[in-house]
Amino acid sequence: MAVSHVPAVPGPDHALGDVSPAFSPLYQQIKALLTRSLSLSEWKAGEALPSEPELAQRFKVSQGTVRKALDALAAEGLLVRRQGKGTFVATHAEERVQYRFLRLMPDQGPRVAMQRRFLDFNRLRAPADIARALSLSSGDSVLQLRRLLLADEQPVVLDDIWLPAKPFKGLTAERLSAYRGPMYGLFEAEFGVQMIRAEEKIRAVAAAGAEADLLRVQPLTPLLLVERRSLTYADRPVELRRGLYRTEAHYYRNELN
Amino acid sequence: MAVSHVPAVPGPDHALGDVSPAFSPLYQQIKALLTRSLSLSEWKAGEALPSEPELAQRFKVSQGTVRKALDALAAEGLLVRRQGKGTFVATHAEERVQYRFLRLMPDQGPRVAMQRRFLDFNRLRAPADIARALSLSSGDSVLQLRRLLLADEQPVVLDDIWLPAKPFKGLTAERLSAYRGPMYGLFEAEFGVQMIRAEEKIRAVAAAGAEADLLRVQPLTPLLLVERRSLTYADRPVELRRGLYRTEAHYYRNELN
DNA sequence: AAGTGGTCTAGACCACCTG
DNA sequence: AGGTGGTCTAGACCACTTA
Repeated sequence: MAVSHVPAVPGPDHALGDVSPAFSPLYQQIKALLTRSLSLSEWKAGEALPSEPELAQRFKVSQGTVRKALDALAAEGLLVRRQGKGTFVATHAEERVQYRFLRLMPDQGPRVAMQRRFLDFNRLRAPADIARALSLSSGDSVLQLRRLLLADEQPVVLDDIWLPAKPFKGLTAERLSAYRGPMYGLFEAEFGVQMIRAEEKIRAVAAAGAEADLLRVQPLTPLLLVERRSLTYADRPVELRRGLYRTEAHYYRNELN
Repeated sequence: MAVSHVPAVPGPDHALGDVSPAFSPLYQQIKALLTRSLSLSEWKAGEALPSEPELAQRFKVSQGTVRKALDALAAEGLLVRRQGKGTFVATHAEERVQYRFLRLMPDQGPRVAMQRRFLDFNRLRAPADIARALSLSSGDSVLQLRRLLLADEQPVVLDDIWLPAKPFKGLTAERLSAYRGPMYGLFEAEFGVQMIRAEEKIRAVAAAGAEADLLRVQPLTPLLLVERRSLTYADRPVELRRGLYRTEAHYYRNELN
């Protein structure tokens, strides 16, 4: 499992309109190999990786080069480093990263875990737009679920969630309801599916129909519409989410850097 | 201007419920010194810093330690590193970072610069909530301006902006209108005020009154309300912005990591 | 050719955690 | 005491830019 010291993507001898990277540093190659091992679940969520000296030996590079690759993966949130203990695969089950993907904050008071209520669970053929967003073939099966999040008995979020059926084979409404902790914790623990990052598109829409009823708001009440596409390793989409947020007592927080 | 090798914040000998960091690595001290120089405009936006060997000599540390400090500042977006050329102070005037703080994307077609139209410009005593958000004393002067952003002649964003009067002394409606390029580019070039990062709170609200008219929407049309607080060095707040966004043909994009 | 940042190495030492 | 990650150093070499 050694790594070549020469460019991984050597530049061609010709130069006819070529704009290839033509150079890949060692630590990037190590990073790619580590990412591959992570995606193959060589180490599972929450588990420790081998120590830096061990990895250096495995890849036949210096410890400093391994370190640079590990630091990069930690910066992307795939790994967590703990001085004196080791390097661990990041997990959604932890307190520390509990709220990584939850941007909704109460106007007053501390952030409190909201109650969940599952309303619906179906298996169906993916509609064209869902299939496209999840990179599925038209006709592939998807799981579709609807849930409500409540703060103080008041509904705040109504989520419609689509999952590709194949990686989540065996998921049932019962297992969802029974699981304690964040849903992404269930996904990684039971199905080996790690949510790495997500893209969201946010709009303002007017409440209407059954959704207004479920959120207990008048029709025409302004709501946030949050469309989330969650990705796992290699940017493979594995979840689509369409959430309606009430923002009378909560807001969506964001940081620009 | 040398830097101590011993902890900058040495832990106390006693241990009575003490939880202080008790240790500050050298590169963090260098980073703090560089940040200080940046905030004092020792190097202005777009200018080059001294080279790594020069900085290493100035601070009496190795080049590797300087490098680690510079890399950290680059990761935070304060500096831009360019191989073969040097390390530069990040600037909002550049193409590359033009859209760093602009999250509104058109549903279709490429991102195009929107037209600006300034509607209002006032100097007034800061209301209590504005003063608090900008860390001003009640009664301090603020500049307040209102502007419209249009895409294809259609209004899309209505911004109300509050600035503390002191750092922006001499800002007029004319200079604002005359300036080509992003507003934050004007702030850094003319007033030495660098916007480093910002916090946003997003809600859905119903259009009403003069604001509905200016955006040319019916009352009750759902709009995004985006409250932005922009910060400069040392997290000093220097701008407050309250924007209303039409989201029929645009969306607010976000990335979760 | 000379200067810049970028990579890689080897070694020393430090801080933190666990037995 | 021994293992883990974190810091710091010094030196070699590489890639990119400019003159």
